[in-house]
Amino acid sequence: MERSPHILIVDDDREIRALLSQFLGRHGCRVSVAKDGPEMFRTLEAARIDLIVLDLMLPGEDGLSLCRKIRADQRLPIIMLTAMGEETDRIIGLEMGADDYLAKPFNPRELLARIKAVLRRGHQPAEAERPEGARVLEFDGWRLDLARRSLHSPDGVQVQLSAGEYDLLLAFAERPQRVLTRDQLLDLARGRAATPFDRSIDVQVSRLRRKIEPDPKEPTVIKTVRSGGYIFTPDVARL
Amino acid sequence: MERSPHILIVDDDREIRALLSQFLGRHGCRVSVAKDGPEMFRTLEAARIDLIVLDLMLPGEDGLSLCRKIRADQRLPIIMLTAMGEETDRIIGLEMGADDYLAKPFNPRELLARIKAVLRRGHQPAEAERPEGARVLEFDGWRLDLARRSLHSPDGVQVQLSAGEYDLLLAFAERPQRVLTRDQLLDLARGRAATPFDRSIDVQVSRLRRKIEPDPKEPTVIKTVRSGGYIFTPDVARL
DNA sequence: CGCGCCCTGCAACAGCGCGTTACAAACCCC
DNA sequence: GGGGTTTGTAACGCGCTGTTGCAGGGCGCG
Repeated sequence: MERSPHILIVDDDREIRALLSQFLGRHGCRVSVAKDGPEMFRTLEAARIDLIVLDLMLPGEDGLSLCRKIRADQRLPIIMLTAMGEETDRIIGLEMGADDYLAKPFNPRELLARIKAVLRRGHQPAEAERPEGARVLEFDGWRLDLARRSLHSPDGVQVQLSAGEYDLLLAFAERPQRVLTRDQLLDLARGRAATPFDRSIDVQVSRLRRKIEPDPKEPTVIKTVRSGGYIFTPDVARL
Repeated sequence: MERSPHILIVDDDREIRALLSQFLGRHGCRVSVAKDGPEMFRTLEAARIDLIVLDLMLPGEDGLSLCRKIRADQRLPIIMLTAMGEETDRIIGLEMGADDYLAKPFNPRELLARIKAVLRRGHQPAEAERPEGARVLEFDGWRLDLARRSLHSPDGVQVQLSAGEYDLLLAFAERPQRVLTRDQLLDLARGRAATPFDRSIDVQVSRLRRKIEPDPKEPTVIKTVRSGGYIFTPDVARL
């Protein structure tokens, strides 16, 4: 890690802010602090933050809500601070999209360790930031143009895809040869969780097959894995 | 059918093994235990483990070393248990490639929470993982294509396998010339434990034989081992 | 060698996961 | 706000899969 990481501490307790700021500063981090959501967003605007340490309990909007808001428009590592208690695991198990969490009271050294671990784990290039990743994905002669969100068949004609079909196909093509559950697909392509008897992915897969399978009755590109999900079988070249 | 995660606990303290095994079992996990490295590797061979909880301090080879060995040939989520101490962060900061760690003593609920979090995070194919690993298994002229989940007979025609038949055949082909119990097969192919009078493997073997045995009346590929299980006899080449 | 127990193979059946279609709700672009 | 398009939901039918029961056969034991 050459450039020293810039950490943003979000906590309403002035003492904690001071303590962590000092401790992390002494260990090679640049540190900013914020006492609530608005202040946090102002800092995010102004600085290039590498990681946020976010308290769960905050005046006004709570940490969980802020966490989702941040994630909505950028992929930024977040470590949550939670009050120790019975609900800890429930919170985690639920949905907080944080990269890690830590129960108070904690040892600052442990926080530092987790910060390093999360940073080392590294930004999985999350969609938006991929200035020169693949612009086109090719499979079985098909070409999926990420810039234009368009699809061309092996013989060169453009196939019209709806927004949802494109998103779903992209989710598949970026993860070829892996079984993807309906939950994962729903998350990847729609950004939402499943409702109790959610069949929307099934239907959307069916519609997509109609457009890209040689024989939709006998799918070879997107195969069904019973009680598992679906798998995108072709090799994908990133151009 | 929701596939329940299979957790392997590696710790030399019998009491911890018992405690965790019981606790995780009560919370919807299937659990295996091992007291040291050799035992761990034996279990990894025999079962389809989803996540390892690995103690740092072990007799013989220590956890860190084991962790690296595991990572050398497969991507498998690992949570390390460390003795609380000043070195915690140093260890983390250093190189242990674990997905998470937990300092002893800890609350089992927290371990469960972290297990769920790591599993949910899902094997994000950690960069280096993809290229390796066999793409095709060949035996007796048959070809099992792992990417496409398809099977081709010696004369080249594709044989339709149901999802369950494929999973079962894969479990066999990855462990040729070893007697596999019904319990093991159920774990490997279905990710579940046996019910009291479970005969589903027998039936599925029968269905599979119908498709791949030259003479299903006289099986040569998948042989029955009376009161033992089944054994997959051909040599398997990994291409 | 014959009897009986237990293990296994397999047909028949039932439950349910999934593909598909039809339709309604939501969205979108003037 | 209205037409067309897209997306989610409900419903139906098919085929996969676990269960059950029975028949056949191995193996121990007398």
